[in-house]
Amino acid sequence: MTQTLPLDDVRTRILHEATALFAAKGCDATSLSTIADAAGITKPTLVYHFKNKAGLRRAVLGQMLEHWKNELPRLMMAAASGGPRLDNLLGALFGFFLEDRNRARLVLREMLDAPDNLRDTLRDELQPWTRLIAEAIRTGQSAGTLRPDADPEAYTLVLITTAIGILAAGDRTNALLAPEPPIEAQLHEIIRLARVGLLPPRPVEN
Amino acid sequence: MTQTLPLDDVRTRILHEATALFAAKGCDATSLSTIADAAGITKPTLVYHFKNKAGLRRAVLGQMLEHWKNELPRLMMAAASGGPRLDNLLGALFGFFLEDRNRARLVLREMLDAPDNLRDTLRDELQPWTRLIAEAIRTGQSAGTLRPDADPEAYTLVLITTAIGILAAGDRTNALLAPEPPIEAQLHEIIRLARVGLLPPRPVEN
DNA sequence: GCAACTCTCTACCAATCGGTAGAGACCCGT
DNA sequence: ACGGGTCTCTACCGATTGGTAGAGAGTTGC
Repeated sequence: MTQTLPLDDVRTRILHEATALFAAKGCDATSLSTIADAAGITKPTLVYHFKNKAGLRRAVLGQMLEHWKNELPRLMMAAASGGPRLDNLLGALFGFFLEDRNRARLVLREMLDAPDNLRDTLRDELQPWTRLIAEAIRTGQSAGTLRPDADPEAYTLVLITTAIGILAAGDRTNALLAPEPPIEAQLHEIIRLARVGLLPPRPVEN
Repeated sequence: MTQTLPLDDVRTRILHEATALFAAKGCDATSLSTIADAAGITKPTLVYHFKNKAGLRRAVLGQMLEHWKNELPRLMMAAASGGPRLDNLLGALFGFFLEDRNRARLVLREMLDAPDNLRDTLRDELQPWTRLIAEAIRTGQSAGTLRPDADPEAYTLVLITTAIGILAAGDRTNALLAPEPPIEAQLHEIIRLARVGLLPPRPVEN
């Protein structure tokens, strides 16, 4: 449906440029002709492929949604628990948004610009899988292998929000400190907080 | 300079409405006439007070900058250390952005829309004070009262970013989980992570 | 009474926006 | 060779944008 062979060249080029521009300046502040120019085509060609601006926006976001609709089931089905499972999930989260940090900025913008639409999408498409994370935490807590004072739902959500926030803006706020902590140090710190906040206090050494 | 007596009524009303609208829809997506309507005046009157859209934007952000330029020195001069000091700082951070969550959204938007301008502002106006936080952490680590595995700069920045992110969008992403964790639970979890990530593992009970 | 200043308005402007009309170019099966 | 589909273009549209011109109302100092 979304991918047929002969026309995809232009389509994906548009999608790529639109993603970058939407992330950088916002959807409302980016004109269709700017996107068309960046993709090396004209505005009517862009409209031909995506009907209108809302359609283009939907397609840009749909791209990302599609990824997680495939990735989350894969991750949650994989057999693992405790520390390794936490590492897997955080690795997938960081990996995806680190691969192209515009993705994080795009999600953040959607949180601000279209909260209702985002809420519905997240609940309908992703929640069946993300809630399994909180469920797994609760199981670990009952088994005594995870800290009992963590709030499974809040913990999960805070970590996701933090990861996206840092990857979207971590190099735009670090001028608050000196020496400026690089993104890598910030990600390392998130992982550290995630571990000490969930895993039992025993192996606290390293 | 920013406040004289007779003309402030209209000015502050404009500023108030602009803050809300910029936070909700973004600066680029908000027209001057929309703001003027909300403030009960006409567009030329708005332009008379703020010269142009960029001037209005600067004023809206300047408002917030002014607060922290006053608050941070006060907080950092106050005598406290360890847990209580951490509570003071987090309390001030949450308090300010919780009082009007549009403030958090505005800062987040500025991170995305005008990264360079934000970087310069943060470095020149706020960094002299925020770096004291990292410095205090480092002192506590040397004294053995704070966890040695925390990266002071990264820790500080991650917490600030997280707080702003959660307060800006915490009720727009929580549909990812069920039952949806309310903002309060998310803030509680941030505080918990902040404590276990910085304070020594000894009093881990509660 | 009058000039100067502050503040707000109506009326208007060029530029840009998202989107459309419609024609030409290419490729196809027949 | 030809009709139909796919794709791209030039030319254009009405609506909205940020911003200006300039006049009028109210207040102040003299």
